[in-house]
Amino acid sequence: MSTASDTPFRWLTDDEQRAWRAYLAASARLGEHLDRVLTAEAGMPHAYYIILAMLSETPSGGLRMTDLADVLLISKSRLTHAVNKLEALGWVRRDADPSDRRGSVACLTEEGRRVLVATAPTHVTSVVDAVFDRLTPEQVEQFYEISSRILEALAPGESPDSVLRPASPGDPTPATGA
Amino acid sequence: MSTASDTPFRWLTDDEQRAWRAYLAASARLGEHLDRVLTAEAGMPHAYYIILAMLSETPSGGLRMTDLADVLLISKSRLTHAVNKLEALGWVRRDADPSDRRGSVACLTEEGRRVLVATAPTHVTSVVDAVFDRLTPEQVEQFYEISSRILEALAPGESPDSVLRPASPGDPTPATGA
DNA sequence: CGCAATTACTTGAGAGTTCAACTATTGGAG
DNA sequence: CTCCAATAGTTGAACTCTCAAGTAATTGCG
Repeated sequence: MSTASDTPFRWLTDDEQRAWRAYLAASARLGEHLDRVLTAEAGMPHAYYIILAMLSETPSGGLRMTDLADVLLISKSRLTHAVNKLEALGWVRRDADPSDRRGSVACLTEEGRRVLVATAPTHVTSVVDAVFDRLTPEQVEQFYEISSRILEALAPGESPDSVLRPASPGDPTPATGA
Repeated sequence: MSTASDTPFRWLTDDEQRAWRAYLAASARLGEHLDRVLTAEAGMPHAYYIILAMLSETPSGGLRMTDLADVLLISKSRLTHAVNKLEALGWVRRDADPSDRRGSVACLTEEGRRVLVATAPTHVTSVVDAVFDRLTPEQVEQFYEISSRILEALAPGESPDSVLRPASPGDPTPATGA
């Protein structure tokens, strides 16, 4: 087992500390940037955009609340609040689940899909500009590897490739682009 | 100049998309993890820990609000709210700036320093466990490089090495370790 | 079948962040 | 020396997220 620290305590090396501070600054600012771009463009934060994006990648355009929360790796409570807001905006609808009266299915509305499609290019461009146009192909690969290692630590059992992917293997609509 | 997209619009490649989703999941979960560890350990979120850490690395243990906000790359408003809370906890004190009656100097209290010192090992261990014990030295280097590229895009003019470093070149107290 | 344990989801309070004012002070142009 | 623009910092409302607790339907054990 190597989940927790079997190894004795240590501080960060200078190189690690340099990387850590750069990461903290970069990830915080990247998150703010995405939120600002999307709030200006569509009046919603990045977290909500991802919800719409996940729903759009589903064959039916809908997903049980619990399944959606699992794909997004967020709490059900958080998802409830978010879907409340998206429902009020008219971008998501809650359908009853015929097979389980407890459950409800969050569905992308036509309006929601329109907003997503209209917003995606701006959003993707901001990601490309801030991130991918600045990285070499090798760095993109390392970006994935490093993120996957961290994810292994914090979401053990979650394959890095299935996370944020509703219909795990084989994408239905790659149209979202991010 | 290559700040914005001179290049025509494009979606993400499959590799980029894979990296992006892994990053989104990893950074979100890492942030939650750090907040949970620190909230359990010291009753404060990670953002507040960093404030204490920055103050502790200053020769005097204090910094003007504006300078502190600049080092942390956060808004003055956010800092005001945070320092209000930290002051209420007794971990930070606001001193008057003798040279400018508008300004105030946020200072680490003795109690604040104690909390920081007591909390640091747990916090650093959580970072080591979740991140650095899982990366090769080359990946640590790439982690820094990638973060720096992103930071260049979003905080142009900010050297990746001066960010989150109060007394820019030559650290006074490396005791915080992260 | 009957009821306890589990699962699905919601609720509401508390905390942190953002954004757009707003106050107080300083500095520089004329 | 007088003002006015810029700077330092604060305020409060709106929003999102977390956490603990609650409701409702389902499962499965005896």
